[in-house]
Amino acid sequence: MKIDPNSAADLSAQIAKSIRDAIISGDLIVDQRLPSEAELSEQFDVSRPTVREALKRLAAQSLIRTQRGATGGAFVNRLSFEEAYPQQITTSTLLLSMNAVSFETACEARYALERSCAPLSAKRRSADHLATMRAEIHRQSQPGLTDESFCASDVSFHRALVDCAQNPVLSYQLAGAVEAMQPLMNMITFSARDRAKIIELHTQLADALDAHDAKDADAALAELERYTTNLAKSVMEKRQSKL
Amino acid sequence: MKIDPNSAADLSAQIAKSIRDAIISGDLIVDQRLPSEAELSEQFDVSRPTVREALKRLAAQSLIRTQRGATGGAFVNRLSFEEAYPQQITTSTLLLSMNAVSFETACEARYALERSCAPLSAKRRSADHLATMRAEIHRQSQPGLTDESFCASDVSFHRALVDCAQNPVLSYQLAGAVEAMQPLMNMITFSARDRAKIIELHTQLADALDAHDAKDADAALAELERYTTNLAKSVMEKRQSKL
DNA sequence: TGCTATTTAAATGCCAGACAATTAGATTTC
DNA sequence: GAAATCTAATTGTCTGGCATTTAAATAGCA
Repeated sequence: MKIDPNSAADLSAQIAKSIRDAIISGDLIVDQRLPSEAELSEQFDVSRPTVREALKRLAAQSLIRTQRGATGGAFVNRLSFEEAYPQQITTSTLLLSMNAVSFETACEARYALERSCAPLSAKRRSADHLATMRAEIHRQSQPGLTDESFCASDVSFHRALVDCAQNPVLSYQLAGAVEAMQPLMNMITFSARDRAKIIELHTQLADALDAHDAKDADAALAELERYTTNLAKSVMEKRQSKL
Repeated sequence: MKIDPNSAADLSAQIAKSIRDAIISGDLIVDQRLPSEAELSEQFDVSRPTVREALKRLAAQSLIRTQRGATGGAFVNRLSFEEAYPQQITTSTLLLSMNAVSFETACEARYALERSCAPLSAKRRSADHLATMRAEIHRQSQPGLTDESFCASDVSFHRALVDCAQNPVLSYQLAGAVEAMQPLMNMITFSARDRAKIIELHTQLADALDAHDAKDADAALAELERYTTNLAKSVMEKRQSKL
């Protein structure tokens, strides 16, 4: 293999790209062992530390895993949904916090996405998922719950709603949108009245899924979006007037 | 800072995590300069190559960027949507190809998500986006177009549809779902009749957005999903019978 | 003084060589 | 034949060094 020494990019970045492309194109298949670091450094005509930097880049993206020992080495990793979740959530969270995305925009995206899987969730909800949702509703109604715990439970509730659709691709894509909202939601103070209203809508939603009623589920989500957006707006206004 | 030398994880992974956490928590803010590699290796009590491996991991996630020279170093990177897109797409593509996700499941997710932004797209579509969509429709009707080019144009068309919603969070989340479908779509052969039908539905969709008609746009997408799913099913069956 | 060229220092990029730790398999021993 | 030991391969880490890049400090000059 050849690497362009005149390229602007680091050698380790070029090597990582070369291997990454081989994985994406299927030249390297899952569980296949890469050449050893020593062999790679010969093939690419670079030193071992440079090869190692490249491999660490790939490891950071969960594209490879490494094992020590006699039969060890770097292996193409089967990227699982479980592994991809946290990365997706981290990236989504940072995107929101670093780019001054308004609460409204994030909320709009989140509810648009959630409403997209509501019909599927209504059709396929299992007793298990419903139980999770009911349990979260119950937790949310506990007195003395901190705002943070309330938000965390809210996230769990909505993730259960998404998982109801029994579509791993949907669950993956939505994990970011739902979880990344949590830091934004944490900026809101929920009065007892707010909580009661939210719990009421959550109950309506769970009931709708229970009854396989997609239309009612959608209505509950729409109302939840409206309520949450207004709540955030009033909080922002109060904060403005205080300045 | 301290690193647990007895941990199962690599030192470079631990150091990367430590810095990553500092970025996520806000201890390190955008554009802030990290200590130099020499300083970091002192702080963490490891060698410079180990620090470098950690930094490369972070660079692979676009969390930092590095500059050479006198005032150079590693800086916390503002994660932009533009940077996050390709990573999201790569991950989504690999998830589909490595996990034997059925065409049906992926297609269901894709259209559920697209339909979620159809109402917003109908409301906010700009002349620019509409022009892009019309141009792609025109390209799709060119005779002699390869199946691959047809699929590529299809992806561009659908991305324009998503971008219509003018919500960067939605665009980001859906980029993965839409683009990752392309390799799966490429396995299908589109007859002239298939293409005509798809182009008809694309036109119906563009017309609906033009008229701010969310209901009609949704109908077109629903029909497109039905048609695509059936098409894939018949292709799979033919392939089965050939064996 | 003010501009230009040069030097300098700090930082990352890269390399060579070595040793430690881990692990599977081969070998030896009982 | 089973258990213990040895061996070889591989990754993990360290030391020390040189090359390259870049901005700022310095020197030279008009």
